[in-house]
Amino acid sequence: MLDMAILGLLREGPMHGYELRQRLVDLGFWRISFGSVYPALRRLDRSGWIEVSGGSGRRKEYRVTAEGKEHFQQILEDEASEVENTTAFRVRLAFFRYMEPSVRIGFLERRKSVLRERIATARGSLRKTADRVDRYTQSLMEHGVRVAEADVAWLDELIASERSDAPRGNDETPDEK
Amino acid sequence: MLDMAILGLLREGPMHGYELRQRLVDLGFWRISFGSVYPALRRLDRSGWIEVSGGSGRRKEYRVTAEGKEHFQQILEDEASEVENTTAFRVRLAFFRYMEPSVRIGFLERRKSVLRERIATARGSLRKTADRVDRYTQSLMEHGVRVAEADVAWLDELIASERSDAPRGNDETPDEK
DNA sequence: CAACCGCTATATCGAACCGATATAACGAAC
DNA sequence: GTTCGTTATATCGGTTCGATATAGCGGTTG
Repeated sequence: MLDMAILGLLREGPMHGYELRQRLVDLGFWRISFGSVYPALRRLDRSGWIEVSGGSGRRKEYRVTAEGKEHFQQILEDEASEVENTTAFRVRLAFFRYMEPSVRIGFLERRKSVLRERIATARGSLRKTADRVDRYTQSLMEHGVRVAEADVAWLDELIASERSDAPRGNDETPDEK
Repeated sequence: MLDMAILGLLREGPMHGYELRQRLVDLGFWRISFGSVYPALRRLDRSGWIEVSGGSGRRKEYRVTAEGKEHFQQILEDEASEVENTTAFRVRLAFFRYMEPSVRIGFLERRKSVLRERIATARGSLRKTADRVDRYTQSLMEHGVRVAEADVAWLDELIASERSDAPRGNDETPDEK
């Protein structure tokens, strides 16, 4: 999750921890803390996925290695990985440009079906508990359903524009290695 | 956060851990795990805010104590507490019935101003990075702004209905201590 | 009826993450 | 020239997550 976000940002060029965290916050994913960033950088280094330059002291530069790029691609495109977690999905979407169109559509569709299920469940739970629950909780659940529906509509737009870009599966990437 | 949610649910009657977690999931706050629930119950017990009946083995019943109710009220109404965290705000809203109307409006207004700020920031960041950022990230940010605006509109509804219930500030609670 | 399956229920473990805090060097203002 | 805000790295305790273990209970099916 954090690992993916960091590796993805470092793919665009080397950065130091503070800057990395700032970019993470700016993208509006979640309000990540230094207590997560620095341990994450250390463990990415231990795993050999990033390299550090500019020894102990101030301003260390982190740069992704070849193995790091490979690992990033793996965790990014892993179909089994969570599409249920909103944050995880959004991070993935921010790195969609590194996926092939067909893989992109797969993620969008899976996310859509998760949201559909969630809407159905929420609707059912609303009908069941309509009288037992106070108006605030009810309003909260109704609003939740509306937002989820807006999410689905947005996903539909993304899927549509994805399909219109590459009508026939993946003939967008003819010269793959 | 979890503590507040648990105490709030236990206010409605004694429950065991599994049921508690199920209610938490049903309310759609977040997909809470047992690895959070049971440690939370133990620490609430250690603090004297809940009581356990039905010794070691299966099916323990938890019940909130008098001090627990008092503590719940304190953390629920604490104005300094986070209105920035979406989950925390939603949990609080689910227990709005335990707040006085004026306190409720305060929370709604603070939440609204947080969202307004966030919208302004996101808009600024959209303008600044419109060309540097790919279309997925851009769509993500735009969608985020739309959702936040829908949230603000929803908060406005809640505030309006709150004020129409108690038109003149806080003359609903004339016999305050 | 016993063997099996799925659900209820409690519990723990390691890893990840958060929020607060410490530290320090830098640049700008006053 | 000292005070202040920003950049920057780092750690600490506590909370939460996800996975997993364990076991009793109720139903069903061969």
